[in-house]
Amino acid sequence: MPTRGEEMQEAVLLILRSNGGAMSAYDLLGELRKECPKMGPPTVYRALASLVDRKLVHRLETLNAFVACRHERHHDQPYETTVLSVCDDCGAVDERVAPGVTAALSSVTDSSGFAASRQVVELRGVCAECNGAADPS
Amino acid sequence: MPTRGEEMQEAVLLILRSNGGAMSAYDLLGELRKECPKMGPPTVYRALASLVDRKLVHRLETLNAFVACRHERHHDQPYETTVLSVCDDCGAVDERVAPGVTAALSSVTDSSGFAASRQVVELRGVCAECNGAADPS
DNA sequence: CCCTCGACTGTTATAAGATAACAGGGGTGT
DNA sequence: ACACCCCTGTTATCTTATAACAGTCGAGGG
Repeated sequence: MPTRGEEMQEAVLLILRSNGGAMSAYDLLGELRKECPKMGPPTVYRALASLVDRKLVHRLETLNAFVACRHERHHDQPYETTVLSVCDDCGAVDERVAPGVTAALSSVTDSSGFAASRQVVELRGVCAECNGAADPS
Repeated sequence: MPTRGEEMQEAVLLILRSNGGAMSAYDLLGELRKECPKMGPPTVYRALASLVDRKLVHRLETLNAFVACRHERHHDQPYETTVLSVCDDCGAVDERVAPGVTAALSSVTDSSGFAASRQVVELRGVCAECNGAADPS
């Protein structure tokens, strides 16, 4: 039997997926309040925390926003750094796994003795589509 | 002749340097208000924005905080990604330039056509010192 | 069977981070 | 000298996030 909290997580994930792009916690709250007007921020933040833990959602630190993960079940594989690219023009978020980055970061932490528990790699810029449209050189 | 804004930047940089670690904008504001009680947040944020532009200060996205850059004049050199490691135990911030990470990220953006204007690479975890003290295996 | 306890969820209130928008001031060009 | 514009200061407000408490429900013991 699903608990109330799990239902919340599913609802949040559904909204994020149908939206496709990045949403702030309060964007999500707005959507959820259509069904459930009294919902407060902590409910949304708790659902998001679980989803991020389960790696079904990524948090975009540079935007204070959240996006549904597109790579199913990459928690089974050996850990690979995820690179999130955010287009400042159209807002699209591209997510890709980059073994080369993982290796490069490992060599940094190995030499410094730092034990990393979390890696944040985000790029801001202009995506291929927007760049192609704006600058057809 | 230095403008008022430049003086502000110097004051902020001085505080950040003497503090050594990461400070939030409001931490800085608190310090500055000792001299200038009426100062508002925008003044601090403006100074910080300039300092970040000039690469004299790094913004820590995962902490919403700021830290003085320790690598002098690395804006002259060809661009290298800066990796910021934050110790969740003692709060120390380690900053290092990582050509390998730069290269790995380039290969990601090259293949996707993304034109990155800003790279954020942050690690959270436990630094060598804290790790050594807590886990002397 | 009913009570108690504890974990989870809901709700209110508030803290923390950031910026919009307007006001003032001082130098510059005419 | 005056008009203009840019830079700075200030107020107010907005967004993001969490602390703290209240209610609910099920498990386990008496």
